[in-house]
Amino acid sequence: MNDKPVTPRPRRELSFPHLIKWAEMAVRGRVERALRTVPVTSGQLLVLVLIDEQGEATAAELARLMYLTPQTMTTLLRPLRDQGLIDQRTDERHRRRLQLLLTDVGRGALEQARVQTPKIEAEILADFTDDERATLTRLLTRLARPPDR
Amino acid sequence: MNDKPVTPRPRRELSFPHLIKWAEMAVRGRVERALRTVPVTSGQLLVLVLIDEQGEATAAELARLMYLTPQTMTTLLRPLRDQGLIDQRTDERHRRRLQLLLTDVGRGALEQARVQTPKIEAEILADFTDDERATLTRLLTRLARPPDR
DNA sequence: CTCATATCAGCTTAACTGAAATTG
DNA sequence: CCAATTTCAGTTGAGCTGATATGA
Repeated sequence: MNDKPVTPRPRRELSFPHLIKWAEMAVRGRVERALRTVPVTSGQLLVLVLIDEQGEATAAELARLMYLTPQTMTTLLRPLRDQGLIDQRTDERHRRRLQLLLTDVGRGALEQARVQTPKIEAEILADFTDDERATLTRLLTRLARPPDR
Repeated sequence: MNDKPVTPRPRRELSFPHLIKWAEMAVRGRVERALRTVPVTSGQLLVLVLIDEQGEATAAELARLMYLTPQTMTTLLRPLRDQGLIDQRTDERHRRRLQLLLTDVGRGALEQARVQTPKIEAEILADFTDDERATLTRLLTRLARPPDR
């Protein structure tokens, strides 16, 4: 009897690239919904965060940081410029370079996003202890940040 | 003296959603380059992996698993069907449902991708100990997989 | 009637390659 | 001449909303 068990699939462990992509997708939806009031997408927001962290940065530097081609960075930056969230000034020692920096409006948008972050994180990480959160943060940071040039 | 220090930016810790997105971007580029011989994108590959894991699944189930709308799932599935990587049969107990399953070609593509995975993982995780890899895998799995319905 | 499923149509954003202009 | 930076043009894929049809 019970010839047809519940097909106990071995559930082989997912590879690393798939796991990261999947986790990112799990987070992405919630974030975009929560940040609908902020006029930027999650990719654009990461650009703002990185400019803020660096103080100022060229498009080429940002592209390297985010593992994108410079052309893709141009398309990410355009709406940020159009909305006045970032500004630029030519680097006088290397006049081809455009140093990008946040405007007051840009800093405002970033702050507006940061206000919402704790609530989102709490939702996502509800099942994780403080220790686990710290560990995950540390490991992901090492994964994300390119080795110092 | 030294009125203008090197602006020692506090480098405030990145929020969780940003960290995950960033880590995913760090991995994505390498993976897509390594898998250029496999005729699917990383998103489509995740669909194949999940169908394989489940044995068979409907588009609606997959959409829930991946936190996407059913419409988006349709667009992900179309190229997989067009290339004969997946097949479908109507569920007789619920004739609106289409059970999706891998074809031999689909299993082949998956295997072809899996052959390359260890090399990619080794690159990405070069700086991580076995312990750290296990921890990261465990934590990401909990983050990605939706709670059982 | 309602709910779930599947899919079509149309739109936007984010990624790519290729090509061109500018600066050092 | 060459390398790095920026940007334009064109293409594709991946996400969304809205609408429609069908089956339980």
